[in-house]
Amino acid sequence: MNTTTVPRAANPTPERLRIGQLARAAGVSTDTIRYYEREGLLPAPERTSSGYREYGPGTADRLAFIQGCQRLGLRLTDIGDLLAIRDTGVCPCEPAEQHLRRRIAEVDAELERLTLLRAQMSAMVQTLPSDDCAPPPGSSWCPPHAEGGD
Amino acid sequence: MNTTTVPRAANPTPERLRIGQLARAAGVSTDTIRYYEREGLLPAPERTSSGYREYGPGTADRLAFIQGCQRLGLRLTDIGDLLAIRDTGVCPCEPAEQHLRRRIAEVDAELERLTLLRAQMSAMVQTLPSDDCAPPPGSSWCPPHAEGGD
DNA sequence: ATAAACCTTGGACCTGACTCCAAGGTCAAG
DNA sequence: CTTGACCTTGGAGTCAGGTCCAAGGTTTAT
Repeated sequence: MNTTTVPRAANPTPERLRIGQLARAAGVSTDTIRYYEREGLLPAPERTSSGYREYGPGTADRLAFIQGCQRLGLRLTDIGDLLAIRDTGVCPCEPAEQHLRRRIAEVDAELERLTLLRAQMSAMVQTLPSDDCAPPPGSSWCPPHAEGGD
Repeated sequence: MNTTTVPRAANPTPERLRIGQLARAAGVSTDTIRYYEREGLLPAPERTSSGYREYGPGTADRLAFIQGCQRLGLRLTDIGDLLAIRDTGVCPCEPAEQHLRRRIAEVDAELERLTLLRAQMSAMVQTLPSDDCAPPPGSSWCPPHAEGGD
């Protein structure tokens, strides 16, 4: 049974998706897709005569790209930059590399911070369960002192 | 009415701070202090006859405690729990330890995630600056594939 | 006396990335 | 024809942790 009515054309390009199908394919919500469109991360797709969005097969790829960048910790605005570059066909390496290097530096800083934090917390959790824990009134028991510099 | 002014002379408890002084002492904004009060992290302080907030010396300590907890990555609601416990004089070690252990687990997870991420980004940034960078149309160049499981 | 600095309140606004909703239009099936 | 799934829009709400503001009252210094 060939499908009776694909609205307009038969199917020269069978992979025209509606928003819900795209959403399922990409693992995001339709709201998210419309949100990305509003934010400029997805171009406004073609519409059927009744106004439904129709996406080409490349869109799932684009969404996967967005999700990949998100996994790298990039914000949507940065991802938008990258997408714009990708769209214009300009060599994306330079800007991408800059984004990436900046982000690596951020990750390094965060790693350092968290490592220190973990050490402090470990120390705290070891000093905590003394049998008599008398909270000295008016003084902080737990938090680390920021005296030495932070 | 004693000599028309300056209540700060002849004070039994000299360390009654107004909100601005407390803010400066603690390194936060007056808005933040009022916000903490609204959120229940700081008790409503006494007021002067004209309505100004007057804080005792322990309040700076309390703010330092909050900041310490924040540095540990606790959210204000959790900090509020801890403060409530501290205020009631109940031994805070058990709940604090739970908070802390939970948070340590989170930090560990985040460390692992970031470490992996950093490796991926490093790899990416090394493969990027090939002299010919031709972005294959319709395919993602940069982001890591999520195929195998994530 | 007057200016500067401080305080009060309530409420609006900010970032980031969505999520939810209502009211209504469209489409394929039974 | 009716049901139900799907789609449209605009707008509001969410979470966290605040920040900013205006209009007005209070203190302190000169």
